[in-house]
Amino acid sequence: MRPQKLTTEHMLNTCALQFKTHGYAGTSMEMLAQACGLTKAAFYYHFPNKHALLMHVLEHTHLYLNQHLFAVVTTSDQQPTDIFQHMHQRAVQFFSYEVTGCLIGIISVESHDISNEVVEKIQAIFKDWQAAFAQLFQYQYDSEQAQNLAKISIADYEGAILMTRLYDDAFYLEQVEQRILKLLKSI
Amino acid sequence: MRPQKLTTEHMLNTCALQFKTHGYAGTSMEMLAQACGLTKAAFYYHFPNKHALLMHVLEHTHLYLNQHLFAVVTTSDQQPTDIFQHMHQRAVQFFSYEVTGCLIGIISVESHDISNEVVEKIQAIFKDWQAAFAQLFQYQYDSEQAQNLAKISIADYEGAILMTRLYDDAFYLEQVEQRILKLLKSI
Amino acid sequence: MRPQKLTTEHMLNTCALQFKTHGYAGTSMEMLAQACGLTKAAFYYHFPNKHALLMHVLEHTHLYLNQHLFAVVTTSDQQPTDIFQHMHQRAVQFFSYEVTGCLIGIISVESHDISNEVVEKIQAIFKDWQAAFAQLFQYQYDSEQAQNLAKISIADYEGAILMTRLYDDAFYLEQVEQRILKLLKSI
Amino acid sequence: MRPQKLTTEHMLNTCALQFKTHGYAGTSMEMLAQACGLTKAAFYYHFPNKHALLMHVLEHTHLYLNQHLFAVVTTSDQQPTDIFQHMHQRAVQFFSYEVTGCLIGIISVESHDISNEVVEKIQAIFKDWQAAFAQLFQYQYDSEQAQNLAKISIADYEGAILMTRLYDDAFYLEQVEQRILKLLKSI
DNA sequence: TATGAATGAGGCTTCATTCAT
DNA sequence: GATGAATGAAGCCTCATTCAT
Repeated sequence: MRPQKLTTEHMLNTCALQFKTHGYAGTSMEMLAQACGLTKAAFYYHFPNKHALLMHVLEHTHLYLNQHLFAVVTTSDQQPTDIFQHMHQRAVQFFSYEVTGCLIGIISVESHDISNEVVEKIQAIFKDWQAAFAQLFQYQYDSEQAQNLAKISIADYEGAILMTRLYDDAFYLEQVEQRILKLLKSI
Repeated sequence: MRPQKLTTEHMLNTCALQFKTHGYAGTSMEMLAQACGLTKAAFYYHFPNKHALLMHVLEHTHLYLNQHLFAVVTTSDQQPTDIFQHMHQRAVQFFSYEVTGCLIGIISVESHDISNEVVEKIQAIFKDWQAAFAQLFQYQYDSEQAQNLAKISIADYEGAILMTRLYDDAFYLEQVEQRILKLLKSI
Repeated sequence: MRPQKLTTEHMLNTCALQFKTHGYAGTSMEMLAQACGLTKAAFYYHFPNKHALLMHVLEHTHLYLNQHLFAVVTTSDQQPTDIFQHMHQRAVQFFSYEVTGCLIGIISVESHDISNEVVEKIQAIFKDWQAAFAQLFQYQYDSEQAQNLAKISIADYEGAILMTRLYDDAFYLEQVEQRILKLLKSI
Repeated sequence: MRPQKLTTEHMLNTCALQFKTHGYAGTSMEMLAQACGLTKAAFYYHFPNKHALLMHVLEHTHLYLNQHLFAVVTTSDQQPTDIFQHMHQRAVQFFSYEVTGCLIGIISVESHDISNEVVEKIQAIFKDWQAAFAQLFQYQYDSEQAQNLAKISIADYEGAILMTRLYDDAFYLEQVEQRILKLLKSI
């Protein structure tokens, strides 16, 4: 049923927010269940365990990012700078939803304590983000340079939201935007 | 009483490593005590509770950074670029001790869930780091610009170690070094 | 309605196997439902609760044993030894179905923790088995002796399958067969 | 400390009784803790988990049986029949402590669902019991016959206590005693 | 200083059962 | 007949903390 699909998606979004807010160890199944408006036992009807839930959340977030953030790069025929600004705006939206922070970056910090599966999923998500950026940079730079700039850009974003979360200061993400824009305009 | 001092310092270093490795929620008092070679009860003789311990660890780390990392800027009469390279090398050391990561950045992620005291301590540490950087940049930039570049630099470092922790790739920190060097050399 | 009857019988056999394999406490309604190819909720349509299900399973097994194992004694005009060997073969079949063990013996162990009703049902089944054996022994022994030998024989069987379940060694049941045969031949 | 040793032994005895009474799946950590007069958490201070506790209980019981039941065979210079009667009396004591049943036999039923470690421990205990019986039978029978009679005797005991538990009838164990005595006296 | 032992609360998970559809 | 979904209780285990010794 359609309403069911929506409900599961809603639960995954709700759980993503909890994990983004409190981290993996800091989020209890009780918190997740309550955030979804369910009892703990009802929640377990939908997800077999905390680890599997996290994997679902990451998978769901990966899909979302692929479709709404990374895909901006391919589904548009605008200028690289325009495409980027669109992407940046989407990224900021993603980072700002309810609580400031990047779910992927936050889970990455704990990933080695969770499982290799989580480490690999996080890496896969960042790789896709990197590929999107690399494509943008390839207009102006050779392939290797584009990959490197993409890696740097993602690190920059992660550093920026980490600081934004701490200081609630828009400066950091604005700077990242300016810096990347400059790279895309140069030459 | 000197060996006692050393022992407490050693304990704080050991605990810092545990927190850096597993985060605050992911580190139990049992793990901390065992890492220090103590029973839980003996451990509680030294620290009244987990929160106070974290504050001690942060205070101790703050002191260490002030003395060994940030002070490089004032206790040297070298060129800004040389000073920075010295500082960078110290930073990399700090990030690389036993496990890749920045204790301050990692705790910052959880800080809002712990206490305002922790948030403020983390902010204070970053402020001192920022001040150190600002001083470096003040050779070439006006005060506001220097502050901004300092803020950016710290965010860059945090983003870089986050990615380094995930990929174990020296590239990220090297890029941060190059970027800052470039800023210090420009004009 | 005949296929329904068959289906219920099939479910009871399936549940009997689960109980024989994992015991009462060790078998969940989920396991039982799944083994029957039903959802838990559908399963509850057929049986009101776990205890009632066990009673049905025991009743069903009782009927089966009365008809297929104990009745051998009355529906045959062969020699006692031939009758017994037939019965023994049926018993071994019963004990060997899918998993080695005697459902009655296994449930008997937990019966005091379940309910008096179960204790009594188990006793009733054993009594019928005992009666069958007693009838065999009555060819050669007086009534009291026959009852006693019957009691012993059943205990022997239970001890033998317990060991067979642990060691998967045919020796134990073979010895029980030989011992009883000897009793039936003696004089 | 000596009182500590006694306390641990007392706990193991208490837990053995719980397991003998309710089986493994049927005994909760709460029940075990309460039987020992401890809270659940305090109980976990002494044993890391339910499985390890069971292994301790089995090890402790194994030791006890080796010393108090099986050793009767070697530490005595009496007639085989006298030795056996001493052993039988000890066995009955073991089976009768507080609740009728054989811990080893009861756990054996669930052992395949617990772990291979438990299966092997149960087998090891039975093997030692078998060895003790074999030694008794070796006075009158060749080695292979002695081993076989030992295997049968143990199965007989297990069958007998299973029935005793169900009917609370001394008959079964008395019969086992008589049968083995007869074997030891024959020729 | 140190430790063995304890505790109440909470965390993850499963259970038997129910109920609306 | 069957199912998806829910629930309160319970089961296993860990946590931060305390205290007598």
